[in-house]
Amino acid sequence: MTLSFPPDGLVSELRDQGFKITTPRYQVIEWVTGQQEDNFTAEEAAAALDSIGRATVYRTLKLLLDQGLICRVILNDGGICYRLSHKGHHHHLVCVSCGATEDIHLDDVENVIQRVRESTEYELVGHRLEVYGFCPRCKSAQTGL
Amino acid sequence: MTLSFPPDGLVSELRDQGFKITTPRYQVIEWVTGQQEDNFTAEEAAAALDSIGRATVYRTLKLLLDQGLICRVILNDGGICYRLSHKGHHHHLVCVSCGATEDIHLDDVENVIQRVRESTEYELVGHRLEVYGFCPRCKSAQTGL
DNA sequence: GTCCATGCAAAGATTTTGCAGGTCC
DNA sequence: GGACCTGCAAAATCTTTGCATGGAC
Repeated sequence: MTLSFPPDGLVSELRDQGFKITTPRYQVIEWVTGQQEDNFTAEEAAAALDSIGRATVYRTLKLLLDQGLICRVILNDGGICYRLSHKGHHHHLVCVSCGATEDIHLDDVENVIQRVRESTEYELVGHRLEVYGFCPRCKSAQTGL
Repeated sequence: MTLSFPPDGLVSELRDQGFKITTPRYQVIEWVTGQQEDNFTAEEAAAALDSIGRATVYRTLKLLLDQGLICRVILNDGGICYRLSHKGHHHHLVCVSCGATEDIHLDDVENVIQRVRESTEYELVGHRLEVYGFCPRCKSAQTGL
């Protein structure tokens, strides 16, 4: 019921950047923002939005990714899926069993990165931290409790 | 000249686990251990080892990955490649321009993870941290210096 | 000798592209 | 009205699989 993250935000972001808000694009955004706490694959989005051309779904996802409006999640097995990018830098806590994902905010990672910065010749531009584990539900299922 | 990481290590690891050391398998291992500091894609391995069936190369890489003898590197653009897994847990410093990768050892990441462990219901089993930046060479090329 | 591994080729899965036509601003 | 976007279908990647044959132990 609560649409705490309405499409409008993404729509205006895109419009501000000079992208046209077409009907297919709007539908993708609407669907994506409806995923709130779930991550999804490009395939799932394409399947759910079957009135829209596959290519358009892929193109729109790439656009949203480039604009930082969605982010990639790397699963433990290397699988790739997407997720609404709630504002601000954050990391992911991913269930190795069901793929459920939560955002986590870890300020002290910055300190770690800062230490890397001081000890390398690289000019750092970003980082990605994914933490893997069993979510409460899968943990229970696993132990049989 | 210096083969600081000879195939032998990987070979005996596999043998100890009861896997047969066949000629094709040995050739893949030999090539992989020759990559020392470079990462490579499955495609590159298959291309370099064209006397071996594609499927075998893929199967062997998966085997090495499952055994922890090589590890995956996630590039900034989401691309996936592999790399010799030097012993012990480590992270990667990846050039966003050329893909060059260095291992980095960050003990204090454990503290961050420990803090996550204390504040979540998840049962943590692992994590992945990739740090992105421009390597010295690409940094120079970029500024035109 | 037995079981596992290989090779091939085909199938599968996923993503990109060319281009004619349509739509937003 | 012009530039950008879409849809389709084909192509391009990348990876897996079935099955008969061959090789390691």
